[in-house]
Order: sequence, then structure tokens, then C-alpha cells
Amino acid sequence: MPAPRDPLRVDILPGTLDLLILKTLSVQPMHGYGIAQHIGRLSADALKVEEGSLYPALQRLKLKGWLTAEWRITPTGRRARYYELSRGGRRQLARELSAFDQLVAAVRSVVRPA
Amino acid sequence: MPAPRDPLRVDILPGTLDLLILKTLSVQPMHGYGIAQHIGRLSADALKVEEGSLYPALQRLKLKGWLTAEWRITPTGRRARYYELSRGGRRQLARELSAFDQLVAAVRSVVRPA
DNA sequence: CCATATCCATAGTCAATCTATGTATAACGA
DNA sequence: TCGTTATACATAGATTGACTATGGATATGG
Repeated sequence: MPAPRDPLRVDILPGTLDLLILKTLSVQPMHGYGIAQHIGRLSADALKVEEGSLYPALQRLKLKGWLTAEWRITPTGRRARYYELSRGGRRQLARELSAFDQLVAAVRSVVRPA
Repeated sequence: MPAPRDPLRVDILPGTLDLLILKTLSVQPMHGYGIAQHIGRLSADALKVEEGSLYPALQRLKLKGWLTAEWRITPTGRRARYYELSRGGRRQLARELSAFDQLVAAVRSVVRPA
């Protein structure tokens, strides 16, 4: 049987995946695999984006009009789906970033009161 | 029909409810309603703990052995269920607090890179 | 007497994330 | 040449967490 899962061992902070993706794409258009790599690298592997979370999230964001997608060829000659932040996506990124900061500040005010 | 829910308008940062409860009970034993008030007050009403989230969470935490419960009478003469942090709950609080800080730092390293 | 605040709790729903699985190709080492 | 690893996309299914909605009960203040 599989070992029981440590309830603390989460891959990402729930509710922040969209923010992480939008921010990553604000650097430059990227394909899914590259987005996951970028997030892992910048966070020193503290954050691991699972494929089963990533691709559905990309669909969601695309449906909301926050990013566009097109098939391209990578520098290494592979076919990959490149995602690009839309104008609305940029606004959404700003909103989510600000909301995240406020929520973190709120949690801190409870768990680390002055 | 009900207005569509703004995806940003969350009541709490998902995944932090247990932490908020454990921290609140580390101050002193408290009943459910008091816990919700405490979290709301300390966060200047930025965090709102819904009853439908709170009471199931208290059951969960009790099941894990992180807190104990007993019926008592409040100072105003009401009957209420008081929750008290156990020794294991105190350890769990420390773990969750540290995990939360690490996750927030990781997210920040992506969304606000140096 | 009626509204509001205090208190508990559950049922049902929804959304987000995870696990597991499938496909396919390229590169590399044994 | 063959197996493994890395690159790349995607979905199905399960699980979990948090929400809405609802129910009850008692106290207080207008």
C-alpha cells in the first residue's frame, strides 16, 4: 500500500496556481512544460507544479480569455503549445497579485500578531 | 439568479484554515463562535470564517488529536463547546506555521523575483 | 413580541489539486 | 541496439477543502 500522505507536504499553496502561471507568462510566452520548469527553478524547487494541475489550469485561464495558445516549434525542434498572456490576463495578474498580498498580510496578522 | 462569484473574492486563503484555528486556540481555549470572531477581529475583517467551514474543520482537527472539546457554560450563561489545543496540536501548529512561511516565501520568489 | 446576536451542526455542492494513466519523440549511455 | 531519462501534451477519476443553504436553540434589546 502507498505510504500515508503527510498533510503538510503540499506541492503548491492552494489558490495560487493561476497567479504563478500568469506571472510566469508575463515574462514571455512559454509552453506548459516550460512554465512548470520556470516555477520550480525560481522557487528553488519548493514549488512543484504537477501536470495534472497545470494543463487543466491552462485550459481554465484560456477559457477566461486571460491567455492565448498556439502550436509552435521549440528551439530543440519539438512541437509544443505556446501560451501568451492577453491584455485581460495582465490585468488579472495585477488583481491576483494584490489579492494574494492582502490575504497573506491578513493571515499573518492572525498567526503573527504584533 | 445569483451573481457569478468573483474568483478573487475568497473568504480565506485556501489551506490556511487549520493554521488559523490552531493559532487562535494557542491563545486560550475557545468555542467555535469565539474562534471565528477572533480571526475576524485580528485580521480587521479581512478574513471571514464561515460556519460551514469552521465546524467541519474543528471535527477534523479533533479527529487528528490536535484538540480536545468539552461542553461548558460561557460567561454570559450560554452552553457552548470549548476547544482546547492538545500537546500534539501545539506541535502541529509549529509545523504548519513554518510550512506556511516557506510556501509564501516560495510563491513570492516567483511572483516578486529579486 | 420581534429582530438581532450568540451558539452548534449537517447536507449538499463546487472548485482546485492530486494521482494515475495514456500518447509521442529525442537524446544518451551501456 | 536497447533501455532509460527528459521533453512535451492531455484527460479521467478521486480527494479534499471551502462554500451555500438550512436547521435548531437561547439570550438580549428595542
